Amino acid sequence: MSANSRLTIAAHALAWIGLYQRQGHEVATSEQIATSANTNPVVIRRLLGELRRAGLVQSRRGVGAGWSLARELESMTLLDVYEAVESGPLFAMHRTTPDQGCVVGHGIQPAMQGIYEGIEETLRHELARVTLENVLRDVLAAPR
Amino acid sequence: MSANSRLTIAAHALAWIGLYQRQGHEVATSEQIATSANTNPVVIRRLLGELRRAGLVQSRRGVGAGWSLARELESMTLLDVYEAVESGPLFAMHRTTPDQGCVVGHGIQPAMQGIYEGIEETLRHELARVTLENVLRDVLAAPR
DNA sequence: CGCAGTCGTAACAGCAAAGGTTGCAACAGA
DNA sequence: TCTGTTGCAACCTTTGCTGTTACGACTGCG
Repeated sequence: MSANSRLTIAAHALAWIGLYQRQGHEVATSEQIATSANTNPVVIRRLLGELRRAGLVQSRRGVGAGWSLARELESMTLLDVYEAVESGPLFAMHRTTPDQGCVVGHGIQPAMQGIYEGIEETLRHELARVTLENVLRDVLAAPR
Repeated sequence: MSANSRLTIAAHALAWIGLYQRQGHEVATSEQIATSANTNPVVIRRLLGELRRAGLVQSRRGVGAGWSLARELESMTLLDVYEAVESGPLFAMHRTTPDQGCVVGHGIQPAMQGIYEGIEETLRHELARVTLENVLRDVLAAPR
């Protein structure tokens, strides 16, 4: 499906900021998060920018700048993160319009549309069941 | 997410073959299906080849060649089709290993792995609820 | 006021996957 | 033998993700 890692990295960043704040720090830098996720700070800033637009994090500029949570981890779900960083449907329709003169070509898109909507609704429901607090707890529960 | 249309096109092809056979024809050609789906016959042959490997369709070669269903549409689900034409997980992990010296970097992958597995199981369950017979019925039910 | 550290963002390259296209060998029925 | 179709390789284009560099904007501090 050519899956991407945006949801994973975003969850990683949020868990990292949340834990860091619980350790008494005010803000986390994209540099620190990028080191933990083993990627480039710009990648982190881009993703966190999308999370900020969704109201999940805040950023400060200038010296001592960085990122902080805009809400508690308990109140954020993977659905919030998913909707912030992923766009578009899970399954795509035909790239070109099917033959409308054919019974199947005519009816296939509404049929699949209805089916896909139900499936995506279920997916959203599942994502909404997991909070970032759950994620952080699972992270800390990993055997070392 | 950069969704693709493979599941849609595969369902289209199966519905087309199923309907065509009910109209009394033995086999359908990739040319006919491609016309209905408004794409290239090779694209259809590639997809149907994967469905054949999964035991959903058969092909005949030579003159009068073409494709036919290997089972009834009632016995095929979207999960069968999905597993035949899609590979890999819905959500990807980090492209590079996160910093194992960091608590979050160390625990994030097992944590997300567990969460993603549950979600994908739910997705498979949803896909398994829809048969290709359901799809064809929905297709034929579309207002013209 | 200027310095320093960090964000914000544009620009570009590399890579992978999907989809489209062409070409041709293999096959099998007439 | 001829013909229509599959099987499949090869190649191209497009798209999206990821990584990287570069640099302006911002702001606390000395």
